[in-house]
Amino acid sequence: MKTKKTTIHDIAKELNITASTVSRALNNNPRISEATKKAVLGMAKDLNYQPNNLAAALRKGKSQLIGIIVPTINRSFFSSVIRGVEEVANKLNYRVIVSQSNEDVDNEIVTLNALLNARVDGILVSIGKNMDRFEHYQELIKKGIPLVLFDRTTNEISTSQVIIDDYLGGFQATQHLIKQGCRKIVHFTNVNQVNIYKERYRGYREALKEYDIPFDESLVYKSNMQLADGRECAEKLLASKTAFDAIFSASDYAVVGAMQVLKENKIKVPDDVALVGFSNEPFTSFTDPALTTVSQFPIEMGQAAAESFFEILNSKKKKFIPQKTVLQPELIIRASSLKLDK
Amino acid sequence: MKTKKTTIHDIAKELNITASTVSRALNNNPRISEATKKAVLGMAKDLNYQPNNLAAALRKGKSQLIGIIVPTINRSFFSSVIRGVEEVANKLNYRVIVSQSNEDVDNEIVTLNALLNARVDGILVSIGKNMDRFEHYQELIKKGIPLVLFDRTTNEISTSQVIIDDYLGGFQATQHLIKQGCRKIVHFTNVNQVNIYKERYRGYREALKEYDIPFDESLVYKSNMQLADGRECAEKLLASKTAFDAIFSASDYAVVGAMQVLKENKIKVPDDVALVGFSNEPFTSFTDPALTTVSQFPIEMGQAAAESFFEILNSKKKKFIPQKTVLQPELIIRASSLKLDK
DNA sequence: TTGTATGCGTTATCAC
DNA sequence: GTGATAACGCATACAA
Repeated sequence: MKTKKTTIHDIAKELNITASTVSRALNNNPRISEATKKAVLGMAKDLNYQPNNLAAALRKGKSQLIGIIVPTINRSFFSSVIRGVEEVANKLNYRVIVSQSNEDVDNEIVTLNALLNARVDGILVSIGKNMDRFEHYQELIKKGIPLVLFDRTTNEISTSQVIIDDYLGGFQATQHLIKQGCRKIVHFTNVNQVNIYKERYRGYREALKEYDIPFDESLVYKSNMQLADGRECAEKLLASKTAFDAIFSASDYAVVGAMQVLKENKIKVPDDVALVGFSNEPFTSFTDPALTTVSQFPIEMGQAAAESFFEILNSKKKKFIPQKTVLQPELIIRASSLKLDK
Repeated sequence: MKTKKTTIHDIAKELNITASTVSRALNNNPRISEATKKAVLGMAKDLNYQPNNLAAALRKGKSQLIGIIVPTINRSFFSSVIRGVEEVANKLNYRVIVSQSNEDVDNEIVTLNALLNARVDGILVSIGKNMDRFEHYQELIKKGIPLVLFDRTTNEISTSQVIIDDYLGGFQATQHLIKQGCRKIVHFTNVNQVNIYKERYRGYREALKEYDIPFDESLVYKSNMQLADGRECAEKLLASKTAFDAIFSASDYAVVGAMQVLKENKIKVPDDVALVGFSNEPFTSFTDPALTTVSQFPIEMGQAAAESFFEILNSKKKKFIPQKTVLQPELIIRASSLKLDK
């Protein structure tokens, strides 16, 4: 049953030539005659030859494998990024190995090592929310292994990054609410101030400033930004009796939780309270009313990250200067923020 | 910069022993003394040794890599399955390579070959909706490469499968609607009758039969089951003036489309028309009203698929009899199907 | 308990 | 334009 797999030696023997010629022919080496190339390709097909990337990788010292580490694959944003990476990588005959850190540093280190053992040619990573140790990544750079950070990044590591302009996203979202006539805009942000949340927050404050609306710290709610957290924040908000006419949440999940609570309390969205989320998760178009949100172009981000990786890879000779790619976000306006009386 | 990587030979030289001893020590071979094991492990750490899985894989003829092919990674169901596979695989020191077929046979073949070139030890696959050619998979079995089908399967290939009881899911969904007092239940199904849709349809018909409700073919709508398709079907349904009091859709996406159209036409959900979807996509709990749907336990399915793979792998000696693992679905009852006047 | 020798399948270097 | 040979890093059969 388990028929031995055909190797270049089998092809060589069959054609009365040597394995090196076969190897060259298969790699389309210009010094090989068209005749033998044709013969080799034909025989390869006949014998059902399947190249052994493992052996080639060992010999060449490169595996044609890219490792990706994300907090979780089970999130539209991340799986779309992966999709983008795959598109670019597959075209260049690279495969993608995916691993999840589950927002845990130890897990991240284990997973990183596993990828290194598999001898990936480089690593793309979106670091977890609560990560505070980065030595394992600095080690990577010292070893000269291409590393690209995307979305959730840190400046503690000197390497190429791909991010969206979260500041701009935050600014546009807030500005939009202001233009809808909102003046008391609540902001939901993350307890742990990773770059992306910091920037969205900054965009929010800057927009208020630009429109001469005083910033009120009591309108800022910090949480873990899951659906349940959004519910909790909204309940606290209502209990506090603070007046507010809009919520800009740095997460789509949290804002859906808030929407539920508002509805349960017979508060009308968007007439009484306008809502804007962040990320353009697929479900945002399915809520009622549909949610206004900020698109982060995840597929494009994945493509950009992959391209960044190949740039590092191909510039291996001279010292590479880390690139920072900043994508523009887009405000997607839906019913949850459109005041009818405007 | 690019410091040569340490190998078992470096460790051996340092300790004045041979590479084979080092190899055995690292693999915890019982014939090696505790003393040398300790020395080797220590030196490995000192020299920052990173095992080269590539070389080991080449030598052993197994790569510790599992290939997964899904129609798209960007779908909660599939990314959850992958998550489940990873959980089981990582524990056994296996990594997962993910590829997408994008519902296209040619793509699927290319992707399968790429995985084979990477010398994966086995393949887990959920075949696309419109696949009609399976030779590439039959080839796999002939070669003795472990293959497990999950969710979207076919009986054309004689190998282990993991599925949920789609028939039961369809039956329960329909039965639930009947118990809510519905009598004219529309069914949305897929144009292309892959197993899973056939079974859900069969469950629907069987439930009707059991409750003596005549089956009416004009209530069955076939489409591609995306959101837009659901909208279209609902519009056709309304235009046809057919009376109906419920929709059981074999896809969550299609039923959300229908919900939108119903709302636009001031038809009340669930009072006028009750709705039930299928898959428990995350967004189903975010719609208003929240959608009743059928959970397929994707993580468990991934775990089961991985376990099936390891069973095949470990039984390599004797002829393996394909196993069929059938998971039980669960009806998740939410507001979209709960008639208040009951 | 450890060492020696060999090969996994490929590519690179040198030779002709 | 093609051949011979070695090497990538590791694991194993066989010796000792």
